[in-house]
Parts: sequence; structure tokens; C-alpha cells
Amino acid sequence: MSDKKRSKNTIRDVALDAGVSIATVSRVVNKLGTVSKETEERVQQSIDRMGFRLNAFGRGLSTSRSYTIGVMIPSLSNPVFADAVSGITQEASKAGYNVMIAATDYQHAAEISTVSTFLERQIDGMILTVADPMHSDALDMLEAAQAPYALIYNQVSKSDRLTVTVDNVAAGDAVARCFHTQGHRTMAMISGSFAESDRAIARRDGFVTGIAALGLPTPVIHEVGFVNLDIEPVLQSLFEDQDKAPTALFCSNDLLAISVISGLERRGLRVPDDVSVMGFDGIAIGTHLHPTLATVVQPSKRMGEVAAQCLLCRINGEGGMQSTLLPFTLRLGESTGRACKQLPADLQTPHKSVHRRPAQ
Amino acid sequence: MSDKKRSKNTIRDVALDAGVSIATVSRVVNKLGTVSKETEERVQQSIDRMGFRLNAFGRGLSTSRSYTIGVMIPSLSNPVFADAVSGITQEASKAGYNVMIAATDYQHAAEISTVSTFLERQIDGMILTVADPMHSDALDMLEAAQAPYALIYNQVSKSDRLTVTVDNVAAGDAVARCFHTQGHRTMAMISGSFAESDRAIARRDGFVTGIAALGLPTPVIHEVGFVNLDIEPVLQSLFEDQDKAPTALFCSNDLLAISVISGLERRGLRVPDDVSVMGFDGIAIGTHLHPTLATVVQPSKRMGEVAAQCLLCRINGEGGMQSTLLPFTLRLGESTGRACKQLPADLQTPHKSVHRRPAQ
DNA sequence: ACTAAGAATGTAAACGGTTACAGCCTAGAC
DNA sequence: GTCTAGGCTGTAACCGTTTACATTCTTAGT
Repeated sequence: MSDKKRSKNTIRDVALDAGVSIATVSRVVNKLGTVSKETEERVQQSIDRMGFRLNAFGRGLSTSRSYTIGVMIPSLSNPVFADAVSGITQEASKAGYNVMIAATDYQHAAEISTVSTFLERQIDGMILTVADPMHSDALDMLEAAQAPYALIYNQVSKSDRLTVTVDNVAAGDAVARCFHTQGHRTMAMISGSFAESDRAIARRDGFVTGIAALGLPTPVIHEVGFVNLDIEPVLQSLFEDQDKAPTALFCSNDLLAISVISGLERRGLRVPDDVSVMGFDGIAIGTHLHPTLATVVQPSKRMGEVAAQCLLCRINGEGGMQSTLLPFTLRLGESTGRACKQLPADLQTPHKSVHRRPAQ
Repeated sequence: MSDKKRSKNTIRDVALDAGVSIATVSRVVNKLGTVSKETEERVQQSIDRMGFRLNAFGRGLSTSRSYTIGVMIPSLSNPVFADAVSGITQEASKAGYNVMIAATDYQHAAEISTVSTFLERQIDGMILTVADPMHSDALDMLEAAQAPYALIYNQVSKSDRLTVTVDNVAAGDAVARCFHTQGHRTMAMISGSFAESDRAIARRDGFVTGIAALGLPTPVIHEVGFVNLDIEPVLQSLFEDQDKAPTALFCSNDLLAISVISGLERRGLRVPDDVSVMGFDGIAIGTHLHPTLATVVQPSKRMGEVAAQCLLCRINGEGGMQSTLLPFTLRLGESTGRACKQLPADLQTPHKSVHRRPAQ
């Protein structure tokens, strides 16, 4: 008991203790090859008594397998990513893999250094979300090192980079048509910085072309940073001219939408009576807000699971894994509603001139 | 370029390419020992050209350091833990460490197996939250292996196990007094399962003794599971007898509080007009809810940072690290308010008898 | 009784680094 | 010119596994 920790506890010590060779101990531990019943028992007893545990360094060195997958995401504070990671760790641990995690905080430079240290650590594969999957040094490095990987959330169009996500373009279009159905004619979008998020670009593209297809005027698009999202000036600019003000706002993610709703209320605008707001992601908390958050729901945890399964297949040399588009759903919530301002707005113009006439 | 990936890319290959010994390459890579300017340059060129990267297995095997810390938490889906992990990864990466993560999903058995594989992987230390820090096989194993660790969220009283948390007992007491100040006299608590959460126990203890100190009757305490929190029967039992129904509810965590508020509203009870609700954790989203969530705020990210710093000190053999109690704050929100039901309730009893008399 | 197959076990060479130690060389001190 | 200190570099042992191959021992088949 007392010398349990004193002994070095290597496979050699166990072998010595059990009176066998290290090869035999290895066979017992890995349940590989043939070992007689009695020997196995004796070795197992030594292992238990000494509290022996295989050293992953030694094992990794000879097998070149780490049973570790690296995960790189922009941030852990956004539940949408935390949920995906949750799905990943679950699937990984089922398969005997561990997960190493790193957040980039939306910093470009962090991507390359993270991938670099992950490779150094001999991860068997990676699941990641990058800023721009079409031009990514991080992915180039991964490919040069021939390390299997799977993207999540990233929208990859004309590239064979494997990704698991939803169709962000179609989702953007769906939002446009949803707003249209509700009677909205003047829409706008507030998005996280396009430089840090290709999926935001895809959502915008779908939204813009969807609106164009409906024969409506091009919407105003505003960008805000991911880290310190300063939406006040954006709202100021959107709503300073009441005639041109949108009646529907599409936000590129739920956290942003929540901040926007707060900002709108601070300005005395009611949601959805004055402005409808739709988010993106479908974070769980949205259903508990008042008004409940209308949003495009991505199956985040499922995305993590699927990506992990894909990656594990690739790691095990099983080919034929394809990029997957998981279905998104529109979750209608109280934050959107029929555009009631629209009709009065059409009538407001003559009204206003009436107001002006006396002043003339 | 084409054979960049073909070559084996070990320190030996670099040595060969640069015409030096492997020891010299090692010196260059680690910036250790003495190497002449010209040699260093030549070696560096080889390294760059070949895209060489040190193999962590080899290095780890000879140094017995992994520069990895393990993190084990109950769940990643609860922002309170995700925030702590965020603080941990941030501090760890500053110090050149990577983070391996695992969630137990509140399963006891997962604790021991996680710690076991982390030890096998030669983590330099661990940060974790366990169900019961006073009787934990996982912690015993960690100590037997002499692996440095730091607890977070866990409330350790009479033990020298190092933890970084808030004073949950004092917080529970603060909640009791806050409710009391607001005029509440009948309080209750809904808590996550005590078997999975020592901090829930501490919060309850503080709450119960606080209430006793105020000379009020012992509150009713209800437990719900962490995984599928079925609060309907709990609310049913709490509010079926309108006379004994509490006017203030303390929930052991924010996610639970949010569900409880939904449940109350579903039963036609208004928050805070009929019932005040206070949560625990201070997750960011709480301030955007309507009613905004009153809660005890823990500095989660900071807790992660402090725990990481503590752990790193321990890993580097610096002694004298003590358990730390970080300050909590009461964030008042719209989900609590003055108890207005109390007086009418006293008058309701005769009213009821009036109703009954005609029936007699 | 002889052989061959196959079960049980051991030997030793990788795997890719670090680092103690030794050796060489140069320059400055005497 | 000799001596010595110190800068620079190489040699080789070691870290803890896996695994191909060799060896020994049974046992069933003939």
C-alpha cells in the first residue's frame, strides 16, 4: 500500500512482479494474442496490486495513435458551440477517444497556432470551425500533414473539404420568405462580422437573394464584431429615418438577436409590434425568453455527433464520407409577428404632408 | 514540396538534412544550451523546409511532462460550466498548456473512468467538479497518483482538498434574508439532486439555517434530477394547498429556475406577483429574460482562471496555494418582488369559511 | 512413436525525443 | 609556447510501450 506510489510502475515492474516478460503483460493489458488463463490472472493481480496504468506516451510512440481528437471552435461561451462540443465528447468517448479543446475567440492567428500544437500532440483527427474554409492556412496545414478532419458550421461550397452543417443559404432564404409571408416588406439584417464567419455570409446571401426573388428592394445589411458587439449605432442608423426603418430584422445568431431585442426595447420599440426579430442557431434558452425568440434551429449537438462519427470513420480509413447538410427548422416565436406598421406607413405619407402644409 | 509529406520528419531527418547531430537540432528547437549562430540558422532552415514538428510522444516520454491539463465537469450544456472551461483554456493556453475535456453528465461512474484515462494520458494536472468531494474515489485516485488538481464549484469544508468556489452556505443564507426583506414568510427550495451536487447541499444548508435564524418555519425542500428535471409534480405538491403555498422559491441553479418559472406560468401563477423566484449561477442570459432572473452570481469564468493559475503553480512545484472563496453577488431581477399575497392570504381563511357556511 | 500444428511465452528492435557526458577547438592569460 | 576556460557539437543511454520473430512445450493425427 505504502510503496504503491514509490514503485516506478512501468510494464517492466509489473512483468517482474508477475514473473513474466513485458510482452506478456502487454498482451494481458491489451487483450491481444494468446495468454494462458493462469498467467493472465497472475498478471492481472500484479496490475491491480500495483495500480499499474499504461503510459500513453510509450504506447503512442510505438503505435502512432493518440486516441485523441482536437476540437477548435470560435468560443465556448456561445451555447451553440458548447452544444456541438457536447455531442463530440459524447461520441468520442463512446469510441474510446478523448477530446482536446481550444477556442480561437474569433482570432485568425489562433487558428494556425492551435492546429500546429494539435499536430505536434499527434491528435488522430480534428473537428473545427474556421473563419473562412475556402482560404484557410489552418486547413492547408492540416491537409499537408494528412490529418483527417471535419468542419462544423462552416459552409463549404466548391471544395471537397468535409463539413457537417445546415444549408445556411436556404435558411437565409427561408427567413426572407417567412418575413414576407408575415407581411413585411422592409427588412434588414444585422450580422456578426463576415470576415470571421463564412456562415454569416451564406445566411446573408440566402436572405438577400430570397428578398430579391420576392421582388422587394435590397435590404440594408449591418455588421457588428463578435467580441464587443456594439449595436447601438447600428440601431440608430436603422431607425433614425422612420420611413425607411425596417419592420423585420434578421440577426445572424441568437446571442446577437437577444442583444438586439434588448437594444430595441431600450429605444422604446416593441418586439414584435414595431419590429419583428429572427435569430439563428436555436439555442435552448430562446424558448424561455419573452418574447420567445423566433429562430432558425440548427441541430447543434447532433452536428457534433455526426461530425465525430464522420471523423472517426476517416481516422479508421473508411472512405466515402461525404459532407452532410443536416436539416434546419424554423422555430416561430413571439419575437416575430405580422407587420402591422406596413399599412399605416403607406397612409402616413399623405398624413405627413398634411402635417407639413400648415407649417408652410 | 512534393516530398514534404513523404519524408518521415523526425528530429533525425532534420539532423541529417542540416548536417548536424540530433542533439543540436533539439537545442535549436528548445532554444536551450549553446548553438552557434550559423548552425542555428541552418537547422532552422531545414526545419522550415521540411515542416518539421516535434513529436509530443517522444518528448513526453523523456520529459514526463505532457503540458496538458484535464478538465472534468458535469456538463458542457450548462453555461456555468462552459464559462469556467473558457477561463481555464484561456489561462492554460497562455502558459503553453492544452486542455483535455470530459463531461460526466452527472454520472458517478464516469468520474472514476475519466480520471483513470486522464492519468493514463499523463496529464500534468486536473481541474474538476465532482459530485461529493468528501467521499470521492476519483479524488482518492488522483491523490494516490500524486497528480496535482484543483476543484471548482465544489464546496469543501473540513478537508485540505484545494477548491476554488464561492461560499455557497453564505449565499444560501443571503437568499433567505433577501426573501425575508421582501416580506416573504413562506419559502421553499427546489434543488438539483443532492447526491450529484455537494454545492446544492451547501446552498440548502445556508438557506435553511438562514430561515431558522429569522425565526421562520422550516422551508419545504424538493429535489429534482439534473438530467430530466421533471418539475411538474414538484409544483403540484407545492401549490396544491393554496394556504401553505410558498411565496418565494429558491432554485439551486439558473437553468432550473428558468424551467420553474415556465412551469409556474403554465399553472397560471405570475412571477413575481404570485411567486418570487431566485436562481443560482448568474448565467449571462438571465438578464435578458422577462422577468429578468434574480440570481446569485458566481464569477464562473474567473473561477476557471483562478483554478487554472492555482493548478499551474502546483504543477510547477510552487507550494502554498490555498483554497479560494471568490465573492458572489446577489443580482436582483424582476423574478422576485415584494410578497403581496401574504396579507390577503391571512384574510382568505375566514372568507373560505364564509363560503362553506351556506353549504353546511 | 513421430510429426506437425498451434498455443504460450520470451527476446529485442523499433518508435522520437532529451540530456548527461565527453571531446574538440579557439582564444586569452601567463 | 603552454595552459585553461568555455563555447560548440556529438555520442549514447534512457523514457515505456508494441510487435515481429524465435523458442519452447503440448497435443492431436497418423
